[in-house]
Amino acid sequence: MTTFTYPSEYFDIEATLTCGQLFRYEKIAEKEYVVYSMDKRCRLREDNGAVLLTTEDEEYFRNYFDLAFPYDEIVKRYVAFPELEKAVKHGKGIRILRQSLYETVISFIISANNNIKRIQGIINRLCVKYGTKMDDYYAFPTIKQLQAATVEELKALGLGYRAQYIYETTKTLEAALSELQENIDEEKERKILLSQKGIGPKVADCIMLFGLRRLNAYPVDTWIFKANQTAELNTPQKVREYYSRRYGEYAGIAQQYIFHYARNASKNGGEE
DNA sequence: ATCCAGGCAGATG
DNA sequence: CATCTGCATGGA
Repeated sequence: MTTFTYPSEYFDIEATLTCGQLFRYEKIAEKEYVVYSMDKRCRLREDNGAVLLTTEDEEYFRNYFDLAFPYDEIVKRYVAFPELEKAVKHGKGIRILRQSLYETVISFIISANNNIKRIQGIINRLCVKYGTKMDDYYAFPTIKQLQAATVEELKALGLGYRAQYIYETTKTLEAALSELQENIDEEKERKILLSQKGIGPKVADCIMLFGLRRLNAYPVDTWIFKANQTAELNTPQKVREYYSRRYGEYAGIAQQYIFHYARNASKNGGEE
């Protein structure tokens, strides 16, 4: 077990964990969280301008939290957009994580037409029922473990009509994942993802952004659509097209600022 | 009670 | 190509 630190100016634990890119974390105290990824975990605590990370796999979580990525430059870039200024200042400590592709695929199939609280509950129950028991927590189920699940069992965990999607996709996903590991372009990536049951345009964008490190992807869910919608941009697809071009190479990070701000602002009724 | 949540599949213009 | 409908579940 090792502990290492990182400055908190561009690493806001709470914003990073609660902005909907991952679903396996828990708050254990003020400014203190535990994050789970595949079969690993990491404890995070913010104290006096620094984030303290404690884990048995430092290398994994340095990569996972992408600690070498220059978020100061990203913030500088996007705070210059007038419509983004408030959202960026509010969420400038958000980082986009380098998550497991497989876990991201399963998680975001479950995310469809669902809310974050319930997604977390479902994924936790999946881990407990199918995942390997570690010391005092459960790993995310491997694809083999998940392939053993029946549709009825999955429904019993609250997956609803997504049970069938998970059931079918676990059967086809290994081949798709190995294709995705190859060096292919975005269009092909997207096409492979869309061929999996339960993955449509929005979920594909999330998987590309969070699981495949396509930082230009701009997922449009109901929150983003409400935030970006205008008389001309009156469909999710038009919003996606317009803003992924407007925000460019790191549009997905801008998207996270907007998403987090929209959700947070509606919770607290406006400021900060 | 109706609406909504990080939408998708399938059917129909 | 675009648009429409039905859909599991639980909290507000």
